[in-house]
Amino acid sequence: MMNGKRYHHYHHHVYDEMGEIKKGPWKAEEDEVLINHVKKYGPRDWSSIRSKGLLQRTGKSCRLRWVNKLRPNLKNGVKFSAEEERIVIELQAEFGNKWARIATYLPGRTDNDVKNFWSSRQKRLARILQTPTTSSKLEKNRSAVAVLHHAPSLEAPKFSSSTEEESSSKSQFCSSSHFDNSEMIKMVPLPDLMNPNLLNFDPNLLQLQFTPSEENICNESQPQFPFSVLPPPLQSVLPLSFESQELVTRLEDPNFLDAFGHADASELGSVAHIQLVQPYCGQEGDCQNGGRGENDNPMTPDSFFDDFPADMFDHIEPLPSPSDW
DNA sequence: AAAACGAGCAACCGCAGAACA
DNA sequence: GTGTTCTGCGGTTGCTCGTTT
Repeated sequence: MMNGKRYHHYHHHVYDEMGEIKKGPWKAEEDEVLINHVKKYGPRDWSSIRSKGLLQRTGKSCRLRWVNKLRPNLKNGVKFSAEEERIVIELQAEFGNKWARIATYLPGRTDNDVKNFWSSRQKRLARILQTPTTSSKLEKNRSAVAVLHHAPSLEAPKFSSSTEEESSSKSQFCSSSHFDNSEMIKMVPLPDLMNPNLLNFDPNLLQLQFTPSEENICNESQPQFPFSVLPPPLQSVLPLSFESQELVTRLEDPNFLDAFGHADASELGSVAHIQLVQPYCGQEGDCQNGGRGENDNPMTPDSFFDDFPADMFDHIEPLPSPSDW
């Protein structure tokens, strides 16, 4: 959709009140000057560009232009791949909004790219969850509903070191203590996502009780999620992506409902009694935030959306009718 | 056909910490 | 030790254009 030339004329060039500092979109000539400066002196001394009279741009502006658009090997105009998306989602969960840090894991991507990607994703997800049921676009999807496909191959990121990066996502899903077979789990009427109307299955299914089997517990090679939150028929027909699985994991978190504090209880359907499994407690003292360890993302409405999978509604196909189950 | 909406993106701003004088 | 400048980061703004109504 976007092509790199789209913004060349989108607002007038602006000067500050002294008439000296130029703002706004860059011209090719300015880029050229900037590139020449970097060739000579390297990517530094940005302020000297202006002091030498080469450009009427602040050092900040010059640096930003270089870092975000002129640096070699940037993936300008290239959409985030599924793998890149997965990495961002995983690292955001681990690091929080440390875009520059996250970008270091994504060759050719800048912190601005990551930030914009995340921002777009947030808006999309917020809309998905907050759109009233009468809204047209989502409603079409809801009535059509819904098999969530696997995202393309979601392997562990190829981090240069296999230290902290490896641990987090795995620990979110894989814990022998996460599912205690002795613990009976009741189905929870989950707002929106798990709304029976949304998934177009018999609401009674939501009231089924069952005990998760060992087969659903994570193995070492592939993160899985607690299928217990899905009605058994859906467990067999809904192969969720990594991200979707993560969401559903979150839906089990007792704090989850707090994130919907404004929601009318009546929206929760007829099953009033809610019994949720405990959040993951991987190691002692690590039960505060679902095993994420240290990060600056306590569970809040926002952080809930943070973890909503980008592809949740991207690949929707008609669900087989319940009689096909 | 036109208006409204939303996605995607570039570039700005303020702030904080590092480096320098 | 202090003040100033530079650099980098995260948040935000506002623009264009495609899509939907």
